[in-house]
Amino acid sequence: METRYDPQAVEQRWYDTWEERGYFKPRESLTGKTFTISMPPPNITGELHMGHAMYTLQDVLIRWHRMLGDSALWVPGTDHAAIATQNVLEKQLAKKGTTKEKLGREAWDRLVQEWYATTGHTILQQMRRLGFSADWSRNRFTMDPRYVEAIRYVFVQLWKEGLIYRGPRIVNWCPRDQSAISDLEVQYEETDGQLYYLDYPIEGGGVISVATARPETMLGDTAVAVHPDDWRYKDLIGKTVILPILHRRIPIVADEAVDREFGTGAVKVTPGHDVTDYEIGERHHLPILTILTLDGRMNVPEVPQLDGLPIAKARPQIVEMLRAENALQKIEPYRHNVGHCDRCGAVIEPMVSAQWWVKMKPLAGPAIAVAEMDELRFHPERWREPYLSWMRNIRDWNISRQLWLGHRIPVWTCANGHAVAYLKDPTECEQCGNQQLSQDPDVLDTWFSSSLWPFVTLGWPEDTGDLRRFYPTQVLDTARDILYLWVARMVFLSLHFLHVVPFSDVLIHGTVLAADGRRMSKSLGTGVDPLDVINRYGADATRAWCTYFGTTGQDIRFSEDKIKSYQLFENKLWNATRLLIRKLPEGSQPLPIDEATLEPADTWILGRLSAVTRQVSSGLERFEFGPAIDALYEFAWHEFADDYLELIKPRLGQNETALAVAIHVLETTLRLLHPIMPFVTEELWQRLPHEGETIMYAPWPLPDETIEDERLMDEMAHLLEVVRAVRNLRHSADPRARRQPAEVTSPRPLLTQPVGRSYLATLAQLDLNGTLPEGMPQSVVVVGQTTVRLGLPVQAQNQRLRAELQKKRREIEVLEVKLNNPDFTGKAPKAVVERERARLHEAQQAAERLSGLLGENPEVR
RNA sequence: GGGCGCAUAGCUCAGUUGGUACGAGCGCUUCCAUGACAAGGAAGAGGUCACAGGUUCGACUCCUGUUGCGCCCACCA
Repeated sequence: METRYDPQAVEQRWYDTWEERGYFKPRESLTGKTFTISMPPPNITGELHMGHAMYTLQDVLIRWHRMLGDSALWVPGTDHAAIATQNVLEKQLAKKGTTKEKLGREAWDRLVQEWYATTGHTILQQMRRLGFSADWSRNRFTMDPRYVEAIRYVFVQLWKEGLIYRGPRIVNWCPRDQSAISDLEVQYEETDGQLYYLDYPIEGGGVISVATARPETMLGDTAVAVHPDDWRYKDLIGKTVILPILHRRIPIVADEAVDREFGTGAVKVTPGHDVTDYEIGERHHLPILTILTLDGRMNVPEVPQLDGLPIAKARPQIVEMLRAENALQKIEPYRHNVGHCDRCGAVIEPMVSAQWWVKMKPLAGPAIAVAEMDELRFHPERWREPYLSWMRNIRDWNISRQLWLGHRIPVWTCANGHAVAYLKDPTECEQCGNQQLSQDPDVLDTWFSSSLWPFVTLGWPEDTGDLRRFYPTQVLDTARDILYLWVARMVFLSLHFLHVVPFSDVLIHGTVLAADGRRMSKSLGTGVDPLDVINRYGADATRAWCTYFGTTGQDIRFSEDKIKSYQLFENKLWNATRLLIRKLPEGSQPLPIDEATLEPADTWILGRLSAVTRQVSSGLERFEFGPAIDALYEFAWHEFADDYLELIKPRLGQNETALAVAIHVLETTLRLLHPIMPFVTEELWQRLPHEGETIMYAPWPLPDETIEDERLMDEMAHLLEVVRAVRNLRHSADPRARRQPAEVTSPRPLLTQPVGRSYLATLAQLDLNGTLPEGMPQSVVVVGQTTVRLGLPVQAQNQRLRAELQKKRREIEVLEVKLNNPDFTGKAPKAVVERERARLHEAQQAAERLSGLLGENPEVR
């Protein structure tokens, strides 16, 4: 074996073996339980980013449950991501100087199919590099024929139940994509703009001033609104205003939505292009005028010089026209929120348009109830409230998009105007038999299809074996940005169609940020490719990093140092293994441990192993992965390698017990670590004596409380503390005098028994059996009740002792004040008071011994 | 306008029910080519836990407020 572990030489080989042998498929359950996770399907818009590496958390859970003996299934797949993919493809076309319109529908569809075939594959390969143990044989795509059938089924059912309707409403319109998008897909950004104060003349004299950030929309005004209780405008309510430029007569209405404090307290009402105004318009039955085209140009034939201009060009012209009519009072700088399309960045225009909607109120009720009753839990728990409040304030869901990519809405209308949703493409109208049918041109919101993911991937609506066996799933892990967009919708659709929650625990992992704290994004150049990271540090180290930070609930700055430290950890495990296996003949069977021959150090490490086992299990159970890997790192590196292996080195040649214990502890540690770092653990496990053909199916370790001896732990801790103090002392002494005899005076058993003395000798490299020569200068160190003398001349010996004594005295003082306070002794728990008393006692003893030593050593003074 | 999160060692971050700040990684100081590992070992230095009040015998931890970052929701044009 080399002295260094090389992940690149190991990882791919093991992954291929696992996959060939079918280890990722669920096996028979040993516990009677199944454990299922539905992988959030990555968009096939390209390649994975560090956010996808966080799916490691899912693999940790899956691998852990597989070892527990559950029938564990991780269902992978990809999402066609209608709008996102369309954007990517359109950009590619633009680079070639063409557009989808020039290409035509058929060529476009071919292009889409090619894209699916190639990128889907890339993503799956990347996930393999991460070591994901998903069952690839069950891989699904949201465009699979059976998936399409399921979507149709859901649509038709909802249609039949009257939960789907079509109608004109104001929607967020993306002029670039020329499609409606949902509220959740609008990104607001603070933008510096201007606030224009316009004077609208009132019929019969006077003017009313209104403020607007979008003066061009005044052409679509159909009213002016004021607050009903606003004394300034009370007399104007019901009067008529003459709209400048067009000279249209529009009413002044009173509406509570108006904010008296803002601007002039009077607002122009443009129901066709503003959400609030649309609602005011509904309340006052105002006409809706559409003055923009779908691609964001002015649509005002009555003003020829403006008609057809893009908004940005029309605005200054309108301002000029208003100024000419003396209708422009002033312009102020104004900072406000402007909505942008999540996917393409274009400025969103509210538009009235006919769209398909799902009635949400009936669906939301059960989705609220399950969270309230804790059938649906969130980790961290604080995500429960945002989920609930979103569900409680939910609005109808716009499920139609005007895109070229996606699932077509399965509604056909006949020549007689009968619109019906069909499961299968119809040849004649269900209602009148008419054969002139045309399908609705719109496609479905991507989230409509992906919200069926956990159950459709298992075969629903067919009653499949997989569905019965693996549904509902247990855990859903995702980033917080799709909590409403996706998670919430899976919940209500599963409850509606399958009457169960799709998963019982929602794990929200942190978002990976760039090292400087900015968002990772390709356009900012802050993105990090997980494959790069894997190529440099290996998949295990990358996974360990994800695991450590993933479940803290905080966002995570990308930090290579920490990833690198896990690679060093692998190296530590590698070398510990190397040390042990060279003491063994090739192909050894696991060595039995003869309990009768255990020495204190052996019992200690076995006890610590048991405690760590418990810690790791409980961390995984509570979705607190960070503490779990931390405990393993600390234990394996420091307690096992630094302390235990060093302790037993003198015994390794002669004594089988030490070797057997060491191998057992290492092998168990590898099993505990396997869900997080699958490759290095498999590689080392295979080299150690083991039972079974893969660590993936090795049993999950259980703690053994009977071997955990608290007094022994305490003794060892003290022993190690003494050793540290001795080394410290030696460190400050003359290096040439390293090996010197020593005397230890201690009431602690491990230090007074020969066996304890030998450990100390090993660790501190001191000859404890030697006696100090008469009159030799001595160094003295006091640790609790133990005193160690070394035959080392140490400068400023008494100065050091005096400093220590000072420290002890301060401690004693603080403790005495505390213990003399009757409030403390009376009110604090007994155990706490006792502990403080013990501390005081120990400090007093140490102080006494220190002052004694100062008295007896005049020659070093 | 509401809500949430974060401010702890030079840097990046842990810290589970209030009881000596147990800290980790990187960095820093000193020593060590000793037969697992120099991608290592050993010993160290480094903290008024953002600030101000309050509750408590005791607060990094609970409450109130302040400041600075970040995020979410919302129809102030």
